Amino acid sequence: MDVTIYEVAQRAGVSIATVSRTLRGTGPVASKTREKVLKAVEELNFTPSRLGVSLAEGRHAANGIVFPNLSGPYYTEVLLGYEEVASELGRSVLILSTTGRTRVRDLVKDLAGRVDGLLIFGHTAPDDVIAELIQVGMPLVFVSREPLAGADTLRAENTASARLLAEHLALHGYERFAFLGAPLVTGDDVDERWQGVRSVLGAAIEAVPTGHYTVDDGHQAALRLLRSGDRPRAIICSDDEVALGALLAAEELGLAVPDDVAVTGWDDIMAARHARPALTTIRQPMRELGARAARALDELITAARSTPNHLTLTTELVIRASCGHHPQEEPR
Amino acid sequence: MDVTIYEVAQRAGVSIATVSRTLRGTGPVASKTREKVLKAVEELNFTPSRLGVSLAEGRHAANGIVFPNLSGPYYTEVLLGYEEVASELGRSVLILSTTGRTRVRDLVKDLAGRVDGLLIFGHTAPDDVIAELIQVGMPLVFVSREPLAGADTLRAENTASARLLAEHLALHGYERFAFLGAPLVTGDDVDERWQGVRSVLGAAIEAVPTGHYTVDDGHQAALRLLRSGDRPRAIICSDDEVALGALLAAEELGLAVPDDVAVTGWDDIMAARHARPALTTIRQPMRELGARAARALDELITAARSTPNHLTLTTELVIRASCGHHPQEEPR
DNA sequence: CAACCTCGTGTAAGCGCTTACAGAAAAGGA
DNA sequence: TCCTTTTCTGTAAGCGCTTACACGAGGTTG
Repeated sequence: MDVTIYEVAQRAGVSIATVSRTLRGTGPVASKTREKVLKAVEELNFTPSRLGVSLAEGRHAANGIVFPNLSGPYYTEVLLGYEEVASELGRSVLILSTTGRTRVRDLVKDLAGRVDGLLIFGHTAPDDVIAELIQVGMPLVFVSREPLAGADTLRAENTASARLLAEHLALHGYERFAFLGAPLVTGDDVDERWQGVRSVLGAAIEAVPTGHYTVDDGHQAALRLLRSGDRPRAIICSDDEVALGALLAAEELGLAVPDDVAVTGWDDIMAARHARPALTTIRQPMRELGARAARALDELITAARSTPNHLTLTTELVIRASCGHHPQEEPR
Repeated sequence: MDVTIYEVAQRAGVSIATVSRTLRGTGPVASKTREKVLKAVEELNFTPSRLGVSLAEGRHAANGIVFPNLSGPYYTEVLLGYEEVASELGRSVLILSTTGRTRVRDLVKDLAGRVDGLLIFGHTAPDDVIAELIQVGMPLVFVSREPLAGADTLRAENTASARLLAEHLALHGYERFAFLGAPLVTGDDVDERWQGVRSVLGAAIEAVPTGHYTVDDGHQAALRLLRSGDRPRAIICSDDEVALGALLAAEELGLAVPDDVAVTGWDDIMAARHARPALTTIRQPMRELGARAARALDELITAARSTPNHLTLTTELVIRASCGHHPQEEPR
């Protein structure tokens, strides 16, 4: 990464413009000249400097992504879908994890200065930074967040799936419910799930907060909940990790799942399938979220589209053992 | 991201050199001048272009990382440790996932052109590309791979831990073993684990390959293995995901774990703790691997060190239920 | 008060590339 | 043969920044 276009030009006996044209295929080059150039490139093992190219082109050929953390497969899967498509489109991906970070503002702004577009999860970036980015016209796609003017938003369906889940549980005959992992931010995925289940179960469901959406916090909160005098018959959790924590708590207290208490999750992470009892949960198309985000960003960057899109992907209810046997269904 | 240093200079009534000096704190600037400059910067909302800075400085202020995929927490955790430290050191992180990719060579070379240093997992990059990178002096750190001349290598201990695990299982009184997830590449982590267990169990253990180190492939291979006439008494798996597959297979065949067949994993991923029975496994310091890699890379990039380092971190045997009750230990 | 520092600032030369523009050479047409 | 096209190639002006170097203006010092 040391040899420059000048050395190639000199060796080939041409100007740097000709070298550039040969390599990029822009403009005409006599085949004899082309050969000379390619030979010199080969001999010197020349690779154009990304920095030089980007500066001259005025674009980074890179996308950024801002997520809280990578614990659990949700962000991971979205990230992979995103990276794969970005890569196909000739862009690199720069990552930024915000959990436990101070100076998130600066980090996001720095990242924005290195890319042509940004995927941002939920509310991981400060609102004023976002406003600023929208203002300067930085292409932005948000995932897992309520629609926002001036930028694309993309999410998996929550409310209707939550209703479906709640109705399914209600048909089991359960009467008292808890929603473990109460929403922390208005308008995010968890909030929509909560709104969905509550619209079906009404006063029969109570919101129980956890500190974070993690196994440990789910575990602690579930312990408190299940020890309390009148414990719910079913616990709908904000996501699978919290649900795994609830499973642990139940086991610890000697409660049988689903016979004493039913538990459901959300996301269908790998551990959900391997937990005992296996978790009833809602699967969302994580990979596809990432892939779509990359495509949307590409449209915005290349100015193929200028008006924001807001898209919602569908989800799937995955019924396993943890919600109990459905009275109207055949056992399997 | 539109305003340049020229506009700031003009507005402040100074030269661009002074603006640069003010912002970077290099060289002396009269406090009155500084104020004028900062005021102009503020008013114009100026942020220096990364491209311009990088080109002039001759460095990217970015690190790369090459991994196969992000399924399971191993790569994920290493990645997070890496990103956190890189970020502290003022570097961004560019990612490249190789699983399922064609043109990995080109992708790696492109990535290398965008960063000051690279973390590469195992054998995810073609050998000749690696040789080339070493040759041009690109700072490189390898994780989960045998030591390589000319670059840092970093890994968690395998052989001794594998011996420990094997000895532990032998003390259970088991006599016939299988190693599920036979090594595919000489010198990688899995190979070392295999060497370790075999050095203890000798002919009593048989290597059984899986296609990939995934739950599904582990599942399929375990089904074949457990259906065969003389099935092993204990299955040592290359990693937790394969072990989860084995657990599924056993359940499917009506075999009790650990009473009919014992199973162990490696990594201690989240699902290992939540599986039933919970998996006996080996925990490795994934986060720390990433953090150390970032620091090592920093040393190499800043030329604080020039001779390669080869480091091995220690691991921990985590005994849970899936290996069976140890005859000489108290039940817990 | 002359000689010498220091401090503060500007000038200009890069860093490695792309590309508009212009000129030269080759090719075609009358 | 001379003029018009077409094809190819070079020149040079950026892209946005850093920094070595030079220079002028006050401050010190003996």
